[in-house]
Amino acid sequence: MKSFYQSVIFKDMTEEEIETCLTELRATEKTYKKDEMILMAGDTTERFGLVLEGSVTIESNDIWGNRTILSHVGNRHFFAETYALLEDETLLVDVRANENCRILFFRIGSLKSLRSSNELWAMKFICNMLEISAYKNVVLSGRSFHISPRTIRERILSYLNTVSLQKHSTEFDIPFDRQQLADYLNVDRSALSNELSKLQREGIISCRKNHFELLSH
Amino acid sequence: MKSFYQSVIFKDMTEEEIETCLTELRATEKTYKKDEMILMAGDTTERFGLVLEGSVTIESNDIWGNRTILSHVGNRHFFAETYALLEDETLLVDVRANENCRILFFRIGSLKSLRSSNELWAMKFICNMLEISAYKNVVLSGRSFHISPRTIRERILSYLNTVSLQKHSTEFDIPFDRQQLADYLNVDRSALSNELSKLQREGIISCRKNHFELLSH
DNA sequence: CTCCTTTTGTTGTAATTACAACATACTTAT
DNA sequence: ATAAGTATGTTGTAATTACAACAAAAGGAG
Repeated sequence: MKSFYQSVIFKDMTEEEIETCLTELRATEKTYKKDEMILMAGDTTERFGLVLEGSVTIESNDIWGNRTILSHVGNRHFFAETYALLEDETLLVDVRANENCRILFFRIGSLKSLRSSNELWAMKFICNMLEISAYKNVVLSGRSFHISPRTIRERILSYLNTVSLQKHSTEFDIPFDRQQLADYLNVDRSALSNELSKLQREGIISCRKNHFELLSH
Repeated sequence: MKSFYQSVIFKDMTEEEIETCLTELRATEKTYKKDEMILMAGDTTERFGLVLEGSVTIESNDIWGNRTILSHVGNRHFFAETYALLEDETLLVDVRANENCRILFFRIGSLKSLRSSNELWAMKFICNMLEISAYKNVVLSGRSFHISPRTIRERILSYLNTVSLQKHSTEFDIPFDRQQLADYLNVDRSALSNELSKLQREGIISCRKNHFELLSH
């Protein structure tokens, strides 16, 4: 049993089911040298990649030459699965080899072929994809919601309110230090600290390090 | 055949398959009076709703009393499907009846039950959910990417660059007027107009109403 | 064409933020 | 316990933005 069988994308699938899956989706391995382009913005793709060795970066390069690194994808993690599911969606990012790497590609090519299959491996695989996609959705919409307000104060309160809902308590720890919270909310760290101080002085919250309490008074 | 059979969630399913689906997911109808709460932030849910009549609003209410209306869900559209798929995820928003309405609820209660089914209706239904979820993902990550930069200029350029990729051209129309673009990028309309003027004066772009051209040098 | 409405562009000002530089508190290793 | 390193808080300034008020342009109805 190969190590990538443990990827969440194969969760609760037997070895046999995984192997059927690999065959049916015509999984093929490919190697890339450091800095080589794997997928290019502007293209579409019917394949998604699972990293077997090394790592890749997801980056955005605009026509004026600005580069932004959006994320890293390491061992047993995958990329471009959303675009493979939606064959016609244009990739908006480049995928590039961050070091020499080995990638396993799966052809999904929209769901047309799979949707008429009534085999168990297919059902499990799609369910796994759906769970991954749904979870990504929660993360993305959460962040989108928290960086929508225009002031630092509103972003903080929006974020703290949702954590409070998740923890079912007005007192809780957050999983970020100041710098990480600032990055998450897309604001300057010192401005964040400053606003947290103000919120405390005004009696709206109370916090110490990553422990927070909401005071609705 | 009832009109809600045409919802995208039942795409390419026969009437018979849809009816099996309704039975298996124990679909039940419920009516709500205007302003009545349908789902509450902080709860979890194993059901998602399809609007049969009237409309609902998705809103956020924090403990300090601030209300934000996030979206409207009208006829044949649905809500909370992501939370129903991920049973344990806490709802971060309230769902409230915007007017008297009729809702059809489907019990998904995570994918556990469905993942071991090998019937065609289930496969089609899950594929539809996956497609919807994947598409939502593209929309959300696009927006998240465009509002991440801190200056209006960078947001504009980020947005225009992706549209250019999608249209495979440096000249294109955008589907927004100024106010809508400002809302999408989370900036003030007049500040947006102003920045567009500057970008034109500097020869970086050229635009007239919703027609844009990117000038790479 | 003319009046009216809507959209878009412009400008000045107040508010907010980023940024830099520094002070303080907290950790960790020795 | 001390020293070095890291995280957090504070402050002042320059840059950016929101906001309001208005001007100009575009579109529609009669």
